[in-house]
Amino acid sequence: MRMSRYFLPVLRETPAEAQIASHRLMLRSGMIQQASAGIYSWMPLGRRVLGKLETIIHEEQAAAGHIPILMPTLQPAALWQESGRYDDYGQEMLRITDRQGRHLLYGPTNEELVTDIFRGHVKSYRNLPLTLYHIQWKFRDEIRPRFGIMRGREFLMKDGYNFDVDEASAVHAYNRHLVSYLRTYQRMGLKAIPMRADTGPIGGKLSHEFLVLADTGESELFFDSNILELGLGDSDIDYDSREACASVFDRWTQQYARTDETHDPDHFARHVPAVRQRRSRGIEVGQIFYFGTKYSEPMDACVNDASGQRVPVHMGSHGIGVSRLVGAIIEANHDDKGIVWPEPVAPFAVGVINLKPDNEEVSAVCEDLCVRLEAQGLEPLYDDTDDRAGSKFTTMDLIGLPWRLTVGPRSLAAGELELTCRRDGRTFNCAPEEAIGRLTDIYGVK
RNA sequence: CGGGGUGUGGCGCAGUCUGGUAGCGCAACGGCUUUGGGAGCCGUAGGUCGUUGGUUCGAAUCCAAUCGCCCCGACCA
Repeated sequence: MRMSRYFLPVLRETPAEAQIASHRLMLRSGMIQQASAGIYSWMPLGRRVLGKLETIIHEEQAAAGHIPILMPTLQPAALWQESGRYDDYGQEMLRITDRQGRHLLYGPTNEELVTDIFRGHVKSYRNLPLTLYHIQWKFRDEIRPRFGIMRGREFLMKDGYNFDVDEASAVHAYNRHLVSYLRTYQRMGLKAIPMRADTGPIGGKLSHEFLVLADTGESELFFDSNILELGLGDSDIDYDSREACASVFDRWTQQYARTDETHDPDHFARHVPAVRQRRSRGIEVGQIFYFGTKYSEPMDACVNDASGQRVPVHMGSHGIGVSRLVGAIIEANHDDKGIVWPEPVAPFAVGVINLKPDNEEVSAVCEDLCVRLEAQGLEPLYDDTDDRAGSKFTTMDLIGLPWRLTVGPRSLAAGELELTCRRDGRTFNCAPEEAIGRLTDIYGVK
C-alpha cells in the first residue's frame, strides 16, 4: 500500500481526552476516531488489526471444530422474556422500539438467539456435540465508558455457544475452549492467564477469565509465578480427546490465579510460597462459562438422548473481546515512540521508507521491493511521500510496524538497504534479496 | 447515577475572574532555502467562541436552561 494513496490520519499532538497508552496511541496513529462516548469508528489501520485478530480467531475455532455463523445485532425482546433475562439484565441493555411498536434490543450477548436457532433444528443427541460461534458487534450501555476501546459501549466480540447431551460432554467443551483460547492468545503474541471467575449475569457454575498482564489493567491479580512458565508445547492437540484437553486444563488451573473478585487471601498466603506470590494488574480479554441447562430448560431446547429420553441440552458460552484485544496488545507492546506490534497482528508486515522519492534509482528499488514482498504474501506499507526523512521515521515508529526497510542513495550506492527491527532497533545492512529472505523467515511464509 | 471538570479555526491551548467585538503553537496552502531522525524564513487562508434564551449601549466573558465530552466512584468482554 502506498502511503500517498492511503488514509492514515496521524496526529502529532496527543488528544487531551486520552489517559492511557493504548488510547493515546490508537488516536495518534489514526486507528480509531470517537463518534460518541464509548463508540468508535475504525479507521483503515485499526480495521486491519481487527481483521488480523478475526482471522486468527477463525483459524483456531476451525481447528477446534467450531462452526461460524453470523447473528444480527438487533434481537427480539420476546426471546429474552422467555429466558427471563429481559428484566434481569438491567440498564446495561439498550432497548429499542421500532415503528410498529415492536420491542427490540441491541444484543449484549447471544445465548437466547443461538438457543432459538438450535432448538428449531436439532432434535437428537446424534447431532451433538455442536458449537456455534460468531464475531459480531455488541452493545452494553456501560455506566462509564473509558480508556478508548478498552471499555467501549459498542465492541466487537467473538462469542461461541456449545450444545452437549450431558454434563461430561459439556465439561469437555469447556476444556476444549480453554485450550483453544490459550492457543489463540499465544498466536496474537500475548500471554493470557486463565483465572477462576464469577459468572455474573450469564449465570452458571464454572467460569474462567483470561487476563493479560498490564499495569493499566482494571483488574487486580493474585497468582503463583509458576503459571508464567507454562507453555502449550509445540505439537497440535487432539481436540476430540477429553483426556488431552483435560490435562491442559489441569495444568493451567492447578496454579493459584485469581482476580480481586475471587481472591482468597488466606488460601493464597498458606498454599503459595512467598517467593512465588505475584500481585499485578491485568486486562480481561476473554471468559468462558459452563452453565448447564440455564437457557435450554426455560427455552425448551431439548434433544432425545441415546435411550430415547427428551433431555435439555447442556450449554456453555465463551467470549473473546476482539476490539478490546487491540488495546490490550498495545498496552503490552509499546514504548515512548509508539506502538510495537507483534508480527502476527501487525497491520502491515513491513514499512518501506523511500528517503528520496525524486531519485529514480531509489524509487525503482522501492517499487521492486514492494512487488516482491507482496508476491511473498508480506504486505508492505510504502512511504512514498515527499516528507522529510525524520518525519517518516517518526510516523513509522508511531504506527509500530515490526520491521522497516529504509532505502536511500547513501546505502544504495553499496547495493544495500537497511532492515530495522522496531522492537529493539537492531539494523541489518543487506541487499534487497537478503532482506526479503529474512522477512519471509521471520513471518514463516514460503 | 453521585461528585469534579470542560466545550474558543483540523489538533493542542490562552483569553472568561475585572464585558469593549478573538489570539498563540502545530497542521494546511504559496514562495525561497534546506533535505538519512518531526527543517528555517516570508506570506496566505480558515473561527457568528457547543446550543437556546436573558441582562447590557455592547457578551467568548455576567445570568439561566440545555446538549456534548472528560475525570473520580459503584458495574462489565
